[in-house]
Amino acid sequence: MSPNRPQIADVAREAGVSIATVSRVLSGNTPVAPDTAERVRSAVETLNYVPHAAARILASRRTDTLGLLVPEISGAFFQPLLRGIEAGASEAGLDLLIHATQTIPVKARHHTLGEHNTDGLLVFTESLDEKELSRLNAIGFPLVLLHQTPPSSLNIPVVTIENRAGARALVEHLITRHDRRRIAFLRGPEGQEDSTLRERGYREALEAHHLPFDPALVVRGEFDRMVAFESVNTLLSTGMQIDAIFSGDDEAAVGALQALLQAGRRVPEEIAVAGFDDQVLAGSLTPPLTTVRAPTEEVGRQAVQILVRLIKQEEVVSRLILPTELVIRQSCGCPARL
Amino acid sequence: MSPNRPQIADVAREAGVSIATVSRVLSGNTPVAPDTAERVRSAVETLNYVPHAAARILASRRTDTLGLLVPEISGAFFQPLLRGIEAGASEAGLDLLIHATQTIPVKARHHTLGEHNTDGLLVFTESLDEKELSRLNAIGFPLVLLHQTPPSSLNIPVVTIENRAGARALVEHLITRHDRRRIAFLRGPEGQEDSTLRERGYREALEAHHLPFDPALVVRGEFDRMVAFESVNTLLSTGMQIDAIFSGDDEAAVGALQALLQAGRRVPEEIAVAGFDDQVLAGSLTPPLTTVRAPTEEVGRQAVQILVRLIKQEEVVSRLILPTELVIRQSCGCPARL
DNA sequence: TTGTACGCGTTATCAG
DNA sequence: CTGATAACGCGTACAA
Repeated sequence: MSPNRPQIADVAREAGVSIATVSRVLSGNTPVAPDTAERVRSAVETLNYVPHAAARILASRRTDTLGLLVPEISGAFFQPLLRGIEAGASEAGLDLLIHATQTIPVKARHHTLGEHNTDGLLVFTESLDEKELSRLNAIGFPLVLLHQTPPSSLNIPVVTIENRAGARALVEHLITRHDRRRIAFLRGPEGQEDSTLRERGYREALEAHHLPFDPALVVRGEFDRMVAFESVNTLLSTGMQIDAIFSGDDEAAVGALQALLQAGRRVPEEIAVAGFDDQVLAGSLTPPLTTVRAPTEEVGRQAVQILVRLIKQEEVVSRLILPTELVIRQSCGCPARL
Repeated sequence: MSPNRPQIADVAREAGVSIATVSRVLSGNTPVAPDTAERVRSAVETLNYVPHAAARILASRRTDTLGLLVPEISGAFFQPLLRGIEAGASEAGLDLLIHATQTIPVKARHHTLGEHNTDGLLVFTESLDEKELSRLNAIGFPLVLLHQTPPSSLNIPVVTIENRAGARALVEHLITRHDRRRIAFLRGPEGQEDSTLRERGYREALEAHHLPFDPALVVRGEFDRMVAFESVNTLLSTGMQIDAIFSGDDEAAVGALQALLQAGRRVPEEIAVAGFDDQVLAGSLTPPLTTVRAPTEEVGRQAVQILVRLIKQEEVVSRLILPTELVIRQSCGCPARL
């Protein structure tokens, strides 16, 4: 780094004390005489001394840093998640090291973040393979999973949301309030837990109202605008009869709306549309999107709290499922409120 | 951390070599006999050895990590910026430490990220005070500013966008194509450089077409939906005569659109609206938003490249201004394209 | 090509 | 309350 940064020894000399004393006033966990402390502080000030983090970590065996592994940081879904995590970490006085795994092959993700540079890790769905997960778990490294239930062999806490019930309530709304019977489902990524559970909720709703499940109505959404746009286009062009679309997430719902708009189908009169997540944009769409509110920011905040407890070796719940809530707007056919 | 993590010595013993050799095959900068290297690698594998980052940094005096200081990470504007920076860092084989400064008082931001834990820093507008900036600059620490020209006393490279010309082109479009003459401006945060330059572009456009500048037409937008919503509401309720709104950014434009919708004013017939940035949501608004495209992702990518060169002690440009581009949609009054 | 030994800048322990 | 000194885990001259 830079040539002659001041070190703790320089501060000690300047203040006329030992390095141990300097260390003490800086960390504050050991009492130091007030005037001595003041001398040290002013020496720090005049020398512009900044403790070297690596040396500190090496000696103290703590990093005071949390790690976050997410597929991407720029998606709209991740905004509130990041905000919650940021806030939680900040409140706990911890730094946050973020790694977006999307561009990196799963194999290479192993050691960018781990026991060597963080005190604990927050892992979002699909961001780490099972092998590394179990390695970290085996050495007792604090781990919290987000939106992903761990393999049954591993006892790692999860924080996620109530996907199934939320999806079911939404689809039942479409059925009972708006009398929709041919409801297409834009499913998310294959094997993704949120997606799977939302599909389950969708099927439960159908069953509960004695509607047949038609596999042809389940198409790819991938939580992605473009994919959803294409899928809905195909659906429409094949003449498939539908009167509603339940999109696995709001992002895909945007694509669905665009496809319907382009095809000249009226929403919600002809085809109702609903999403999941209640991203910021949901209320600004045309028509405003009926969806399920996922408390994503809260997920982040809670996950950090659990991770912090884990780091302190305190007891934690092994599974936290935050409630979701139906958000009625106009894309389902409900009237606008004043 | 965990009790008995394997250390380099364990690997050395397991492979029957010295720790120096292990270090060499791991870093790869010094030739090692192929079979020896293989033995080491398999020892690493069986022991699940992961080098301790702090020890490595302390010994090598490099962190291989870039730092990013931004006011917030969850705003829509920052999505492409983060993506560009992530990508750039990843390509350069560097880790990325991100700090959102918004919640932290300016005074306390000093040493969360700096010469002690990164090799260089990317600093977004208003994220660091001048004192810390000059301290870092003084010790020769690599720094790149984003969307913010450095104090003239400091020679720190900047990467930003062509705000003035972009704003001017947009406002001229409103004037010449749509014959608007009472154009309100929703300005961004006081003293923020982007905001200042966009206002300058706005005023230049007015002057160029001999339109009077009316201070009453310049109101607070703060790059924020709610603030813009309130400002436009006030503007409308005071009976101020306007036929267009140029919003300092897309975010504020959303608020403006909502206020206009609620007031029953037709966009663009009665009042045209335009924004700046071309965020992802711009095309999904009603009507689709005419705006200026800011190459935000590219800003991130370029900034990382400059920072990397700086770290390598290579020559760099001191000022990189990326071009902006008018994006015509329908909120200005232009017809939709097929 | 490989091994030895020292240094990196702190914190923690143990005397005083 | 304060000082000396041994870790902390790895990189890297230097020597072999």
